[in-house]
Amino acid sequence: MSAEKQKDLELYLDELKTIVKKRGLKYSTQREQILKVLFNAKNHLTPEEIYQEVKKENTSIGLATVYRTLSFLESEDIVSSISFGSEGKKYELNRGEHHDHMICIKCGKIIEFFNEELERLQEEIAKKENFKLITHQMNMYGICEECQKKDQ
Amino acid sequence: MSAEKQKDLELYLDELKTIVKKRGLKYSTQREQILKVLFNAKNHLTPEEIYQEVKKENTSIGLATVYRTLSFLESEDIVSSISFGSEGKKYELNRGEHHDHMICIKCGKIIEFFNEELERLQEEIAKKENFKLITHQMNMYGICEECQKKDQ
DNA sequence: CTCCTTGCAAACCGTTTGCATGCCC
DNA sequence: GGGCATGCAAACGGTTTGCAAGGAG
Repeated sequence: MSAEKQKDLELYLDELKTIVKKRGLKYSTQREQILKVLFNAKNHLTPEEIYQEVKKENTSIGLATVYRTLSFLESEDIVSSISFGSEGKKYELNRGEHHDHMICIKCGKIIEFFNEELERLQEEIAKKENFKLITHQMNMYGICEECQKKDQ
Repeated sequence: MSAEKQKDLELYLDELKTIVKKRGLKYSTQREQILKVLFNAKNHLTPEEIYQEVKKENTSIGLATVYRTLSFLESEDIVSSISFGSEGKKYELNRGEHHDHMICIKCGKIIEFFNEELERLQEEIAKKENFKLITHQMNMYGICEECQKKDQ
């Protein structure tokens, strides 16, 4: 792990410590481990996947703890979730800028993207309806480049 | 019910008959009743709500039938579903143009909107990633005009 | 020492499935 | 009459909850 990445992780852990203290709650190994897993994740993870990952170094963790921690982290805006139809939710660590997702319906791959104009357009649409926009979720479903090639 | 509305419903029922025939399936009272409920709905309905509604004139319908019918109608592109976080899915009849949704997190109201530029922008974003766009779902969460007034 | 957090198991809830029966064509 | 559709109940999968035990402050 690079020194740079290490430092980022520290920042997240510090943020967690601060928030936990501010809320009069406690800093636990489990919360730290779950946050670490999310930090190291290359893609979006389901609660079950996070559970399995944490289990590698803490065999006694319970699935319920993962769910409880994810709800907490999401309410504190440390992580975000995207939900796919009935296939449940996936979580990711909030790193800076908001972004949206393209989801490949063949292989399940998730491509993240950020588009300035899209953000602006939403504000504009909301304003038209006097709707106070808080957050949004834009999911584009289709077939990714690789899967298109495979099909041919 | 106005004559005009009546005529529209007939068109939907005819469409259902045609599709059902084309697939070698059967036209049943239940399918017709579920489609009618969706046609008459003022807002998006959950499977449970549809079930309760149909039950008013057909007490023996089963929830499973509603689910099976909704899957079928959705696969045939007669209805669409939107999914909200963990709160499940809601269904609506496809009437012409595609549209997106603003969802009030206070009262649950759903405001539909269609924005030409948004559609175009998506195509553009997908093209950049060589992603073959099939469908999308854009949900904007916030507070509707009425709920904003209430809060003051 | 206190209260929050945890692990476990049971409960929950929306959705799906197997099966015998019913109904459309 | 044959095969799809239905109703019912059971199964399912993800998520939540009650509770007693454990751990942080």
